[in-house]
Amino acid sequence: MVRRVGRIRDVAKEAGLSTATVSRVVNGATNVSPRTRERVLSACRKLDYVPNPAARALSTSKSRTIAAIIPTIEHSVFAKYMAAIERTLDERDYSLVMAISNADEHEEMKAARKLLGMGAEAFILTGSIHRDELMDMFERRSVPHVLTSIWDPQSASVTIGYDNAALAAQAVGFLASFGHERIAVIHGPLEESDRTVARRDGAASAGKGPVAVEFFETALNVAGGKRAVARVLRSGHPFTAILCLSDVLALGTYFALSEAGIGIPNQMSVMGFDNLDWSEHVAPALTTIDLPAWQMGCEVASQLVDHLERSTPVCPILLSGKIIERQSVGRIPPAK
Amino acid sequence: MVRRVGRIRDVAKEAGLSTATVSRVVNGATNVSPRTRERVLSACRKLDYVPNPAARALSTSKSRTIAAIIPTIEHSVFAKYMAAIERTLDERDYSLVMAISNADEHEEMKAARKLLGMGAEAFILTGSIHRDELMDMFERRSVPHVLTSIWDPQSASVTIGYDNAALAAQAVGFLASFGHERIAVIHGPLEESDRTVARRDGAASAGKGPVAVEFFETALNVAGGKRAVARVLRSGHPFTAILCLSDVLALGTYFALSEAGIGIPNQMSVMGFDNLDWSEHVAPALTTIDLPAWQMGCEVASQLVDHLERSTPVCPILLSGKIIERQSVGRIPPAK
DNA sequence: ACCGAAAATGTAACCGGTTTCATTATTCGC
DNA sequence: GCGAATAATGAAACCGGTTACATTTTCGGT
Repeated sequence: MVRRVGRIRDVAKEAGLSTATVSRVVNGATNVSPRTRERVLSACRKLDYVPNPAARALSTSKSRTIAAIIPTIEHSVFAKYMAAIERTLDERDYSLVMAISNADEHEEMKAARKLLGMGAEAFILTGSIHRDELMDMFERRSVPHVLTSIWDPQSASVTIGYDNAALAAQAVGFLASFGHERIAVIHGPLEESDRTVARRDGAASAGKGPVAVEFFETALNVAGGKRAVARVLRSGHPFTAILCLSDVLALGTYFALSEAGIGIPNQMSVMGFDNLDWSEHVAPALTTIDLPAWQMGCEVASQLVDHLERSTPVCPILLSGKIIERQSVGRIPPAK
Repeated sequence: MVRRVGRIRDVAKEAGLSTATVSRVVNGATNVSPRTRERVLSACRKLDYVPNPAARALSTSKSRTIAAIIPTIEHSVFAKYMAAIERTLDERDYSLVMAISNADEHEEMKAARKLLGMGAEAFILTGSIHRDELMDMFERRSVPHVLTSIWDPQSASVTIGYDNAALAAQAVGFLASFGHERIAVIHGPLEESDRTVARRDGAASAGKGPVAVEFFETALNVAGGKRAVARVLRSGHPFTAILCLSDVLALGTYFALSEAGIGIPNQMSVMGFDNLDWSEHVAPALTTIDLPAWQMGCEVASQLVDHLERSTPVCPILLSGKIIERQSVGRIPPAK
């Protein structure tokens, strides 16, 4: 005697109308007389009617669901970004299904297959590196998709994000403008992330002429940052600044320098990348680069919804990050 | 000339079989001859067939989707917890739809309505405080749901989580065992979180006899922690330890104490709660409480799937957190 | 070689909406 | 007050799967 959930038929019977009319009212069609509308609505209320989403999706071939696949959620830039996507989709009455790829192309492929098989109408991916198979699948089934957290006008797919290479180059330029000419750059595994590669390349391209940069790869967490600093110090090179291509590494750098008794910014300047929420509260406050994670989430979500609803083309967008100047970078007097 | 996506009919025609047989193969029924199975599979491959999820959901009345509503994603405990849920559901071939409530009951209600209307079969909520309306809705439609991050055997709903009050009491007990008798407890807004309230109450109940605790409420972020420490110091009371009911606040505490020139643990002991990933890398390493976030996500997800698939009852589980003893808590010599 | 049971396959009725098209009710001009 | 135009409503065909049941095929035993 499970009370079955109310169906449109039940509502129609209750209101003494046809299912067609109920459907019209529920979907806000205009050609329904006010009296009828009221009858339907009251029947809906009485039966606590909620349309069956599967039936609706089946007949309209629209699931109002968008999928996002991210490499990890345990990084506050992604978390903020996901929150923005969720919020934006919610406002447009869409839902977000999410999968975590652990930065593995194969897992990403698997996840995409599953999400597609779940009815996702569009995909939000991270970075530029994906299985051809995945892209082919999107192509074949004409699934709208956007690559985020990167900017690549050459890409076959639309990208919405920031220019990691340019921002890293800016960071090096910023340090150079403070007189730093020997810069140690600490970054996460190149293997796992094309964004890291882009940042590295950007830093390398800016490390020319009088400015020398040297790279230290490490695990992308606080402990990795600490270990990398040990290597930086052991290297014996006279670095005056450490550029961390992620604030997480900068935090490790702070701890390592503090344990080594090296003052920031007097004896060593430190610059981050991400502007995580604690970065302005460390001592000294961390000079870093703020990424438009929230804005990126909003843009990608609203563009995809627009595209699905009104066939608007999805446009690539270059969002700008900006250097947040705080106290962790000191000025090196010109050698004269 | 959009090439329509392949339907089961097309596959059946291609293989020269009926849709029933195709359906059987696709769903792994055993009573299909190997030759037939092979024919079907090759037709599927050829047509790149993916079953329409809406149609499937409609006829089986199963969406293989579970909803999680969390207060915020920008906190690594939740992030880890969500990652565990996603991973577990993925292994069982379920999907996760997610909404963020911003710790607002009304938003939570709205989100739940949407997710239900999207076809979620079960709900994962956080904490014990929810609109009656929401619980009534779950009741009326018999929607399985679990409350997490808390432990409340009295609750009308199943809870899977840890005992915030007991853990906070343990923390106070731990500090007391090191000789601390005047403890400042810094916590986030009571308004927003019943977990915070539970922790506070737990700490209060342990703060009896020789041990005195005093509470300082602040915003749940690094800056909030810093500000709270300022108030602790201004209070003039001779605290020997600060218990932060979240590691985020402990980080703020570290910065504030460092700026004030107060050594940890010599002049002030600090204890955290959450065991965030950087907590072992700060100097001195933070003594804190490790929460079973990952395990909680796995448990709740797999129990709900079991319940949906095999009608297993969903059982309340008390998970244990544990004190991670590191270097931020010092011993106070007995007054003798 | 034949029978009956078991295995494999097919037929068709659902699932719960949406939507086209036909039908009925209403409104308007004269 | 009547006919034409327009608005409101209903009947029924879909959407693409699943599955109970009917039918056909296969196979072991004698």
